[in-house]
Amino acid sequence: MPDDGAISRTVLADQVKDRLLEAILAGRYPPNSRIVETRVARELGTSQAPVREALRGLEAMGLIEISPFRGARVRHPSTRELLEAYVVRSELESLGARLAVPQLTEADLAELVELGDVMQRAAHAGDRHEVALADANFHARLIRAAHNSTLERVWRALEPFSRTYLTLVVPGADAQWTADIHLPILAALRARNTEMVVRALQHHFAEVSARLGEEWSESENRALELAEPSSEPALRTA
Amino acid sequence: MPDDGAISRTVLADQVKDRLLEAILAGRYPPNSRIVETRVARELGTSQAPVREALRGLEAMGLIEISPFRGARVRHPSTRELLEAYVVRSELESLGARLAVPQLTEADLAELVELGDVMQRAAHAGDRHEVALADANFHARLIRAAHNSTLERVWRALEPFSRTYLTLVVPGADAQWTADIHLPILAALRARNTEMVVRALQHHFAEVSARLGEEWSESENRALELAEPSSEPALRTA
DNA sequence: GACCGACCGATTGTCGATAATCGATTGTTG
DNA sequence: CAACAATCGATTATCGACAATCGGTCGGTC
Repeated sequence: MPDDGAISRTVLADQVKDRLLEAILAGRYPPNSRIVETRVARELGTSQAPVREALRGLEAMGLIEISPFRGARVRHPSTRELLEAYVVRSELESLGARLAVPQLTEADLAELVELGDVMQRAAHAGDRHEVALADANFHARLIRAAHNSTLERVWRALEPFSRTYLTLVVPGADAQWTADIHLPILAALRARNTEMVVRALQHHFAEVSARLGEEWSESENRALELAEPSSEPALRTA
Repeated sequence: MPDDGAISRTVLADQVKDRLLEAILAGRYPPNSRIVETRVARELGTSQAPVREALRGLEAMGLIEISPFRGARVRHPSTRELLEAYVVRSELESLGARLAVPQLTEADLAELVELGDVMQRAAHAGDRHEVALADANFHARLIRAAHNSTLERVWRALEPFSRTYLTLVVPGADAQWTADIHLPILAALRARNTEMVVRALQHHFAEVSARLGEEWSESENRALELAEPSSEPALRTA
């Protein structure tokens, strides 16, 4: 399912979910801030129901936390929790690689290489957003090549969590650095050497985790005070 | 969280979810059957809204499949998909063991041993349901001992899926056999030997997968025709 | 007689309104 | 003045009604 987002986009709740996801990712809802169903509904011109449903979806991704009768808050995961998440992701993607590499088609490989190139071009252009996008697509593509729907489902539920906050917490992360740490993975993929791919992936995650660990002390201090989104709407009506 | 279900059970949607979960697990909604929101709502004397929400939760667990405007169906995972799920579970639990064993407290160990004993006693008594329950608790306890909230979240989302259909597909699985395959894991845990635990776990999952594979041909045939739940309600009103 | 398109019943998706619950504030009491 | 209880505004959870959409059926056309 290569992003079947184009077809059947008639479900309001999904659109709301995408909007909110994008808003959280863009930092319009800062960590720890509340998301009020009725307010979002007003801003988007819909009823409460789709917003509610969207929020449940975001909760399942771990992006927000919902307590009964008390509403939803954007989660502010500690660095520790992010590192924990990375351990799990690393394990899942290693498994993905072990399953995928032996049955990797030429088309799979070509797409992965292309995504690597996209990342490099975007890095040279300094487009950090594009790099992050290609990064996510690269890993998603690798997981999909494993042809294990359960793995895919679990991974999809986990990925936005780490991605979102990684870009939030490590904004200084150099685009070129991000692109470059994928080169060893690509080389191993080209060689169709399963164990080498796994090692490259684990090294990749170790690198990112290390970079994350460095920011620990600094990131724990800032970004804790901003709570309420300002009076101006965080979502545009279209 | 040893089942904090006692407190704050005032959310109707959660109660509905539990009911439906239990009903699916008990086979009252056979694989592939539809679950109609309005009908469930009538049967439970609630509105559509809580039922809707409950269904979304079940979808996240992979127990049902929801397509827009077409409603929810109980999933009928193929044996292949179950095996896929087991590969992922095996990997997650191995990771859990690697994280848990080095920091295992005496209390953790005692609880795990106790659950193993419960399983044995239930097996001797021939209480298959109790065995399945202790089985689930055992694995959950091990995962919790890893103290990785992300791992726990991901695992929780995955476990009902495999458990449910395992008991459906392999009803002939001997209770004693189920209990016994946990003994090597317990022995390794007692020895606090991480790698031994991991190997025992992987062996455990390999065993179960093998048993599952045997049933392949037979299980593919039966259990495909029953679709609609009969006219008598699958859920009681209290 | 086979294919195609317009209706139809059933069911989901969305809405607006109401009841239930929470957190904070205010007033009361010792 | 501190501790506590009643009250109030804000927000969520639930309800009942309605509109949108699906799958199938029926009739028409070639």
